[in-house]
Amino acid sequence: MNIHDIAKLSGYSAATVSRVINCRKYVSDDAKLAVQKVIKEYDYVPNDVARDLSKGKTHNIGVVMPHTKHPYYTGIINGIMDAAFPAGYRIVLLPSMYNADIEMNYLNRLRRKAYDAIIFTSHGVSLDDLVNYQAYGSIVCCHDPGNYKISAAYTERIASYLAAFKWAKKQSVHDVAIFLSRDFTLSATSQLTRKAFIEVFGHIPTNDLLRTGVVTYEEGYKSARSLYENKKYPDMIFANGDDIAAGARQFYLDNNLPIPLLIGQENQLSGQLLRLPTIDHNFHEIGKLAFELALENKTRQVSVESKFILRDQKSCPDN
Amino acid sequence: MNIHDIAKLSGYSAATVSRVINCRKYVSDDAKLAVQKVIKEYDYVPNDVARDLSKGKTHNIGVVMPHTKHPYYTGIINGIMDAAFPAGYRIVLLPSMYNADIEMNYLNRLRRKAYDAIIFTSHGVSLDDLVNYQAYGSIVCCHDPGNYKISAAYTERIASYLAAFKWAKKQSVHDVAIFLSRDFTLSATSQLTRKAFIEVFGHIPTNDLLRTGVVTYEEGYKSARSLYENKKYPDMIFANGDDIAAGARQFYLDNNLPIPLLIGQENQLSGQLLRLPTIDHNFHEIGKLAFELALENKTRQVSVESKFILRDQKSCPDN
DNA sequence: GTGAAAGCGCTAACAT
DNA sequence: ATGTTAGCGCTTTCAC
Repeated sequence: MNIHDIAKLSGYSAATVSRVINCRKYVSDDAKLAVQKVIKEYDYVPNDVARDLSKGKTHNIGVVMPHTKHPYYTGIINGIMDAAFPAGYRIVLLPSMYNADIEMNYLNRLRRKAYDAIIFTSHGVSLDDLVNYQAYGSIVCCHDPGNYKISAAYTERIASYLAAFKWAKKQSVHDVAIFLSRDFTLSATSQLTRKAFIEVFGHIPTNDLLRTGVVTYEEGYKSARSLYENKKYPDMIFANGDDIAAGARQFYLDNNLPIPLLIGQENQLSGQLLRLPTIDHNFHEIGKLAFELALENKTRQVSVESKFILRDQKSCPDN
Repeated sequence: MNIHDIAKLSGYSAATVSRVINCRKYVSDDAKLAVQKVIKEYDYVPNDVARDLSKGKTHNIGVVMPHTKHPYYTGIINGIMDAAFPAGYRIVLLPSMYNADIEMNYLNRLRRKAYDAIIFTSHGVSLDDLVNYQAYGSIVCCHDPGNYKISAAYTERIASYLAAFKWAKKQSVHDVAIFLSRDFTLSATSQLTRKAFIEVFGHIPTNDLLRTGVVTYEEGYKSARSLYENKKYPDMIFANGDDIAAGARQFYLDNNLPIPLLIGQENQLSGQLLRLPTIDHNFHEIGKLAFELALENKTRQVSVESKFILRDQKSCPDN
């Protein structure tokens, strides 16, 4: 049952049926009624794929993310969804596991018109590739792209990193351990952490106190243990997530060791529970902005400031 | 630039080009080379929407969920994704906010061939509607559908609820507060909780100790306060999530009150941190199963047992 | 207002 | 092996 069948059955043409379906002008009441009657009678609905093909638009936005374990990604995705829904767009989840080949595959699907636009919450492919593929559709990334001509929505983190390290310094810590998702060399965010650290402490982060590839609570726990086993006793840990800081804390607790000063990130529930200092990177807002950029046809960058959050040790979590 | 252009430029027909693109048999090496040369030269890629239209298949699975705040939904979605990716299917996120009209809209999109199948992680529309719409595509729900003829992947919760309440009884608790997402009358899960409670304690749950509409940490906190303000002092709280139990706990801590025995659900990070007893409903597994059912063309139900988890108060979170 | 016809771009059955 | 042709189902221009 397609639009031509309805046309025949109603005695009008496919064009007129199309007009009725899409509530366009230039269709007589007679025609409208006749067509609607047949549509109702045969319980007809138009085919969305055919429509998309004809229009050259799918209203689908691909969202590439390496995994969903980290709140960074769920936060951004929620932000994107909250903006996409009222605009009549759908989100297609594209898991990449940091694999550049898989990401290239998604970029090619953009070329093939499977998505109107694609948002990279993070990416393994080069920015050059991303820039090149803009010829085939709107592309948005979620970090500062520097001088690359590409749309981006991201958090301006440096001020909050500086604030966090300055506060730490004021607590007179000396041996700062740093837990990261990815190495300084691989990640702009990690580089920024390093830069802020150097600016505040006047020297580069100690390699022995550095742990990378840390993403979950368990990995935080293990990283703390690894420090201990290597006879490293930091008086502070700067973690890339409250969950991770919580994991580290648990290691010290389980072994009756003094707990170093902890700073988390992402303002997660675990941080609220433990009242950890944290840095909120406003991912939800980033998601919303990323979606808006995805619909624009000019490239543009927007940023939001991260916030360093210190909590009282004794106040209520709500009013 | 479409398949016909490539056909002309290569001196072969569109059919042959199609064969080359899709690596089918019955194409000579000459033809293959010639076509590939032109494809490369003009940087041609086929259009996915046209292909989908022609094949009548999109490889897109719609996943309806009310919101993403609760780990139930993120857990299921991760499970679905983990199964969908290797199978070459994509997940389209369909937020419903428990709104039946929005859900009907998604069901209609299934009719319109926008998705090959649709998974309801939860639904506001009636099971009758869901059953009826199966005529237009594969539909899977994520709870026990009873006698309705529809595919479903869900957790068998009753045994774990009984185990939890029995354990609680052994700790000789008397006044048990229950926190739920939705009222007994609205939710099958809530009814099951009630049933298990009655079976173990021999009487219905006290209304004064019941709180519904509780979904987040903050709401757990507030619910605990509401109990206190109403001069209710339960010696145990059975919460619908570890986060929620954690929120309640925080209220008692903040006010220097004795903390009731707590049982959470979902085996969340907060529960691990606080070493709460919890019930793991295996959502990831449910997601995987739901995806598999979505691809089948017969209706079938599969279930997984929930697990009641008691933790030592002093052991390590990992080996 | 209405309809014919030309897209949108690919696939597949059938001939040769 | 290869081409022809008829779909897949909707939109839109242009002529009347």
